[in-house]
Amino acid sequence: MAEATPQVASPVRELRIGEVAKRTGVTPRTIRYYEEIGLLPAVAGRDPGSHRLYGERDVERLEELLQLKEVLGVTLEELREIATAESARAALRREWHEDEPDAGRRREIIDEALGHVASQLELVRRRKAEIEGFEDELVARRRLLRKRLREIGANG
Amino acid sequence: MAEATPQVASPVRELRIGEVAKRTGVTPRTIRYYEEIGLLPAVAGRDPGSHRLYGERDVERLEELLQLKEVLGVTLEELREIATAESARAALRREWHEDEPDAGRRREIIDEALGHVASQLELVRRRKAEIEGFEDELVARRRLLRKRLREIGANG
DNA sequence: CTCTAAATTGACGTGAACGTAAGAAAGAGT
DNA sequence: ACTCTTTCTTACGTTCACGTCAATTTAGAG
Repeated sequence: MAEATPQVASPVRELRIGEVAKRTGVTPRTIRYYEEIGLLPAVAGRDPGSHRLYGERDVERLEELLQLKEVLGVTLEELREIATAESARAALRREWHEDEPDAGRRREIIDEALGHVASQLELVRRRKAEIEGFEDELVARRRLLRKRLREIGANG
Repeated sequence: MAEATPQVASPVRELRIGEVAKRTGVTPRTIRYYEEIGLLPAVAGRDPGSHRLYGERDVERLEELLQLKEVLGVTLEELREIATAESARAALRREWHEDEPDAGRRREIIDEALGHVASQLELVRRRKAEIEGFEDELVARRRLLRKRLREIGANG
């Protein structure tokens, strides 16, 4: 029961851009570019010229985005729209639950994460359905070809 | 049993590039570009300057390629490699079956198409597996989040 | 305080996949 | 033979998603 570090929700920003880049398998340039186009939020409270500092949360978020990009094959613009939509939904729900005393602070965070996962699952499953559609087409085509082959084999 | 048009395997080339473009949902430029990079074979026996003429087979082939591109999210270079590999396999099998009398002419064609379908199915299913991997990750993550939520709900 | 590795901004470069403009030529219809 | 639409070739332009200098600055180690 010794869990009393005086951090309520400290971001623990300790990673620099090179370290984040290594962990996610991209280059620093890519991270700056993503920030530039608004896909990643600009590191808050940072004087121009000083180093960007990130936390584990930021790394996880970037990994999510990279995986969505690869799996869905979407452009960075579409990815930005997805991210924006997620934020908007999160904000709305936060407002909705505003009146709670505070007992559910962690609850809100988990709830938000659940929302992210849900919307991502929807996208992934939509993509999967598309692929399965094409797969079915191919299987049907194969069936037709095999039928023709049997017919030829019968009278040829 | 009146099936005696004097065409053994006539290509029936009758469509011009604009028509092919409309049917496949791309622009003429795209079709020429695909030919330029060797993704589509150059229309055979055509004097420079004269119009390109295509048949239904060509349209179907282009549709296949476009669908593969979209579903797999591959580059045109990779797509070209896939097409090349298919042709190579087809050529090999043709050589292998060379000694047949000729009774299996249509058989060979169907056989070749079956080969194409098989290799495409493999690619599509590989991609599907990747997506399902990510889907599983998301589902696992959701399960974990829900567990945490229940734990909080119990003592909070 | 110095040294140095890593980061910052700014700018230009790059490859993929086409778009677009221009002038000439082809080919279907009359 | 003539018109009118469509295509042809050539060539330069464009967008996306970063890569690559270059000239500073920053910030952690000694």
